[in-house]
Amino acid sequence: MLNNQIKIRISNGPATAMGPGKAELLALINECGSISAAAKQMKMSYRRAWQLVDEVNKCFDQPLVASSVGGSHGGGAKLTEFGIKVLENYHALIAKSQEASVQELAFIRAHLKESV
Amino acid sequence: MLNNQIKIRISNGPATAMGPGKAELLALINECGSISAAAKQMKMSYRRAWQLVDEVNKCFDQPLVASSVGGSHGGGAKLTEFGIKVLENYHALIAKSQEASVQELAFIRAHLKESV
DNA sequence: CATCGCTATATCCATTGAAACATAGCGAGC
DNA sequence: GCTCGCTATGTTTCAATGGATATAGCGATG
Repeated sequence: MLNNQIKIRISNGPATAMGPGKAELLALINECGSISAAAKQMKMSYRRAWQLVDEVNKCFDQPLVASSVGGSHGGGAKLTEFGIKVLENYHALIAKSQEASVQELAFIRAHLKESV
Repeated sequence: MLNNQIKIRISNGPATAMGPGKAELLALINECGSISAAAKQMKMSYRRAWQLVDEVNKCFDQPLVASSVGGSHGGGAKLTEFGIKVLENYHALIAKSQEASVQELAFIRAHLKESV
């Protein structure tokens, strides 16, 4: 059992406001202090990471990621208070959802192939 | 508020065992009695619909869709008992998840743009 | 005031995914 | 035994996506 988790995404029209990938990226940005370092860890191009951040920032009524340019270390990025809160909410949402549907999940998982 | 629902998918390795699209397709197959009619309703090519069915059938230890070929009406497809059960489980899973996380969901939704 | 590393963005190209199209085959019923 | 509509696939085309690459600009710090 490695990759059959339940994946929840919250879409906003055609875009995805929050999903597994964006959540991971945001968490890493918070850890690393920069988009580029986070991207590197996810083996993702900086371009793509930046696009995701941009998209997520545009999905909400306020930015989740605050980035600064220039400075001794070239700049960086971190989550805003709001970003942290959204991320926490998302994690909680997943946890609660999984908790609430253990039965259904168990039934389905029990019948999956390759779910060794 | 038209398209910002929470979307849950259950992945099985690289493939998706069950998700919004597949669930809708399965439901339609059950209604229509054929893959092609269901595909038409979803404005999806028959080929794609068939591929999804094939994938979903392969994800589980038993088929969700039973198809028959030939006959006066050319054949058809319907859900197996198992398929019905999986679908019901999936729907229940979503319902329970949404129920369990109303708070988190409300917070996030409240801050989405275009969430008119 | 030069450096350094990161943001921000544009351009080009490879890969992928899906759509479109094409066909073979099946069998209940007329 | 012919027809008809659906399953089951192969092939070819095309568009969208993402990766690679290039470059400009920024500003704290030494």
